[in-house]
Amino acid sequence: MPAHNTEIADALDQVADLLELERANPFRVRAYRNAARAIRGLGSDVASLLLRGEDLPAIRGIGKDLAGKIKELASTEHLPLLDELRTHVPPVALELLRLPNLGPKRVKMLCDKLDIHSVEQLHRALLDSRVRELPGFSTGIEKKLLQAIEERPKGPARFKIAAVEGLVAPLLDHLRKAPGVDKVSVAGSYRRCQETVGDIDIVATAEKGPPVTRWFTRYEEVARIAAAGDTRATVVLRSGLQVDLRIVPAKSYGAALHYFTGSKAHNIAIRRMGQERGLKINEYGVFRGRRRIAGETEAEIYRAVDLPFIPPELRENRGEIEAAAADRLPKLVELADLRGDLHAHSTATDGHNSIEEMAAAASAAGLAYIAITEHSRHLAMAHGLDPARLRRQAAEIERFNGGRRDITVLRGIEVDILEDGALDLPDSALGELDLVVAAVHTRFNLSRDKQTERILRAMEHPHFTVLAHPTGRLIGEREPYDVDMPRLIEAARERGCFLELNAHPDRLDLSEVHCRMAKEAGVLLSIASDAHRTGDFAYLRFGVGQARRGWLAPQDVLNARSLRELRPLLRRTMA
DNA sequence: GCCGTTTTCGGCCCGACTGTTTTCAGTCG
Repeated sequence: MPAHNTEIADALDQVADLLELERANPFRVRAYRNAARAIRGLGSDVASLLLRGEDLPAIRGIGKDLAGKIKELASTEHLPLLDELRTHVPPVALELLRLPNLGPKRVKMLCDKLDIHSVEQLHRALLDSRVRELPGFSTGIEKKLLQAIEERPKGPARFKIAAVEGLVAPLLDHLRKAPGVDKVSVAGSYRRCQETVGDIDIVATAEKGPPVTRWFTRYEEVARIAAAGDTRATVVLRSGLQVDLRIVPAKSYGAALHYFTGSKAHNIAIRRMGQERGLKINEYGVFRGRRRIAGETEAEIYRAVDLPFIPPELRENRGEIEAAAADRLPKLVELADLRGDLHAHSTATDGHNSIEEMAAAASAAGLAYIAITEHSRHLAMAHGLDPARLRRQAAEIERFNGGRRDITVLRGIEVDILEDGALDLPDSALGELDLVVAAVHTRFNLSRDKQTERILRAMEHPHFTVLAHPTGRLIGEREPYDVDMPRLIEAARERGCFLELNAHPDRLDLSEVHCRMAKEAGVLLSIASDAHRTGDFAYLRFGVGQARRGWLAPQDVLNARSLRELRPLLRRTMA
């Protein structure tokens, strides 16, 4: 069994953790972390490349040694170095590293001096006051660790972007009223439109920091103050969301926003470029010697290292800096580029609004067309349509289109892909539609090979148009089913069909890595809301955020096309 | 472990907060 990119990346990250525990050269540790991140974000599957006899692409930061280890992992799923390192510390060490205030040094101390082998043992040692006696520990750390362990199961580790929106807006309102505050902006992974965020980073400008951090820590939703200084503070809200605030003077706003937006890997690369030009870049600005030469806007920071502005969604050090230097950054898709939505439901199945209401809401959202794509009969719990009901709905849609000019409703279906790869409705019914969106809703646990074959067989169907939510994942609730996405993308390219980027904030399926993979293969993506009620068209903005992280430009998006341009694409040309 | 117009050694991004180590190590982002 070959290992795939995420497994290779996980193994490299574990090597980094274990090396850190051994106090290895920190730059060696960083090399493993960089490699893990690079492999995780790679647009092609390493194991498949090797199977085809191709070599690893040249990646900055991956030299001869790491390339060898990656290939070994890809082909054998094993790495002798990792097995060796694992014998040096108890397995719990990796778990302890994830607790706040526990870094490699303190974890090593706990394992060596107190013989800790589980989080429960650590908890007991803390309660027995055995931990505070160790060098590097104190009653303060003891208290924080106890709190971290006791609160650990509560609240999700990462928050979905839609949930965070509702928490952030009132906090920003509060901060804008702080004494002496001018600008307030959210930075961090939220600004980069990551699908989930671990915490929220906020940058504010003010001449005097202390009154602002005081104002911030007194926000009524604050459950706990983790740290509070003159220019930065960290709190945990009652919801469990951690918020970091950084206050800088106005002239440092761009530098601070850039620094706090990250990603860390992107920042390191930019600062390194600064170094090469004799500049020092920090959150206060760009400096030549002691003289500040830039810092008020982000564009100035990039200009200082001879780059155009790089959109936050691309800042992962996955090639965006090289692309910017070569003036080859994509012009990223925007919400306003979307002309329609190819996945929506109505009351005929599990939706909450009529076709008329859905169409009116879509029109109000600026769309020129939507497809009504109900579930098919196999999904009985959603009252899926059989051929007769589908035909009646098609007639209803015809009548609707006859009476409206602002929006066109396309006749579609979200047909189940059955376990053997057949579609849940007969050709005669599917052939009368404008498009066929197909999806897996059952048997998520098939083996990778079987799941892949199942979907490939469905794609061969002459009426198959779009593969909906291609991995079936529900963020934080259900893992993606095991499927060979590079093969599906290749098959979609060959067969002239499309993949969906489901914009529902619980799904965001495809991932940004697979979006980019599809783009590079020339496969168009349908950014679709999967709306079940009129308000759900607002989800499209989350899909656009994900699409931007996947480097998609308007021309890479199926529904960024006008209805006229779209129609011929929906007709499959089968050999 | 990577890298090189400073190329096979000697660097590798940079700063804030905490605790208590009154000058800095550990952790975090």
